[in-house]
Amino acid sequence: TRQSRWEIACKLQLTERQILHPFSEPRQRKKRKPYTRYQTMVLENEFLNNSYITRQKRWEISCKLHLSERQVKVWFQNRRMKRKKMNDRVKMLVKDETINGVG
Amino acid sequence: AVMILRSRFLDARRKRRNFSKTASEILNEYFYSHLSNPYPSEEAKEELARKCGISVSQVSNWFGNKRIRYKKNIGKAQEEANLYAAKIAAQGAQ
DNA sequence: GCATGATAAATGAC
DNA sequence: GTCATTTATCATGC
Repeated sequence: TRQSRWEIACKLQLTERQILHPFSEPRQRKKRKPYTRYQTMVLENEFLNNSYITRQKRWEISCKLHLSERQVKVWFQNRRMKRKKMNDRVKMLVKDETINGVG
Repeated sequence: AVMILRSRFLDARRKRRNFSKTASEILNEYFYSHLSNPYPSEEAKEELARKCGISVSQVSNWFGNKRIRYKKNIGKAQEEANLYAAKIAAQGAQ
């Protein structure tokens, strides 16, 4: 359905949500809002303890940071993906250094 | 603190370089010749990455940026679209 | 001064 | 849950 969404969005100049939910209210996708340094710091700290947050911790942090539980859940999902990318990047660096003989 | 420094070190935004002219040509040719479905498969991404001398994730970044910025101003991109359409047609005629 | 590539929130497919 | 995206934002090139 991604291809059809691309074609329709281009031709009719619609948003993604308008295509997926044509009869719902025109409430748009939540605008991306960067988190504060404090929010990020607390989240990163908890990620060091456990990359998979528990429901109890999720509730505590969401209250503490004035974020929804869904936002906290998604943050951890995105953070795990980021960790994976960073690890892949390090692996590639090591590989190149081995091949090129850095030392 | 260590994590912050490490993430800064790995933040590629701080060492961003524009792609080569030929790489941009290759990516744009693919984009405008697949305008009805500009979502390259994983295999296509790997081939594009090889041709352009960049990583697969960089190809993904390029297409993500290209799609949103094309959609945002189709009129402005029309010139570029015509340019590459002619180029692709010339290749097909050979 | 914007164009461009990479990253950070947020969504949807599976 | 993962993961490819969309979108706004960031940082840089020129």
